[in-house]
Amino acid sequence: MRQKLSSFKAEFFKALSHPLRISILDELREGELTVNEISQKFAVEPANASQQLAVLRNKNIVTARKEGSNVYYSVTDKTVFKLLDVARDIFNNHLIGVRSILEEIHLEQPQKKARR
Amino acid sequence: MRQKLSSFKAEFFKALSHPLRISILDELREGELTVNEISQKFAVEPANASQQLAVLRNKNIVTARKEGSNVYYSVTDKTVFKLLDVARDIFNNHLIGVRSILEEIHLEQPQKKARR
DNA sequence: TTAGCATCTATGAAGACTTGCAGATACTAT
DNA sequence: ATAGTATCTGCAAGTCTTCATAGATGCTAA
Repeated sequence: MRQKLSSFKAEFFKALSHPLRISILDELREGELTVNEISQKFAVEPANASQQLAVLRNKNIVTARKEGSNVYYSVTDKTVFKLLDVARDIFNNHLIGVRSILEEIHLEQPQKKARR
Repeated sequence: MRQKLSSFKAEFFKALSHPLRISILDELREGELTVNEISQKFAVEPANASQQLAVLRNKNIVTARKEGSNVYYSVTDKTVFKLLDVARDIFNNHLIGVRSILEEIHLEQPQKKARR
């Protein structure tokens, strides 16, 4: 039971572990968007946008509302934004991802120093 | 730049997208723990615990403190707990993962109903 | 009905993650 | 130095994710 809860939380975070999906959620702060709008705003194929939205949909993180031939997406629970805000706070505390960020900045620099 | 931030957030969430890693973090609310304690508490191989801790370490989510032959782990920034709390809130709102949870409960039940 | 647009789903290839296990490293005690 | 314990890293097989492409579905307008 305890384990199962951890699994569900893990699955939830997994749904957030994709750059496009994060970007989409951030953009949905402003209100609902269609697949087409999302695909244009982030310069990805409509099919790709739809795929990633399906991931969020399957976890009930976003809700789809069909109107005519368009589908409008919005977040199911605005608490998700609070989650993103806390994540941002953690970044601002300069405590998370420091190593990763530095590695990214000195991108591909052939540093080969002692391992420990 | 905007994209890069999304990528880092995504990487951060990806580090949380694993049942054992979530369980470990939850347990670290109580204070620091050694690899050995963690491996016993969750009935996994020490190597496995160490591997998952390495993932959290690489994102600076946890910090290792070596004392004698033991390594004590603790969270780098307690804000992470707030993140987990918000995630719990979202679950309690019955708004996230409902479909997934139901599927899990009626596990493997050969239901084949209309898709929409 | 037909054409066109919006969206979804199926498929496959490339890459990433998980898991268990074996071996390496580090510390402690003898 | 040797043995024992704690932890870490490397590797391989199996699994999952991503991304692009192609085709399917649904709606709208003529």
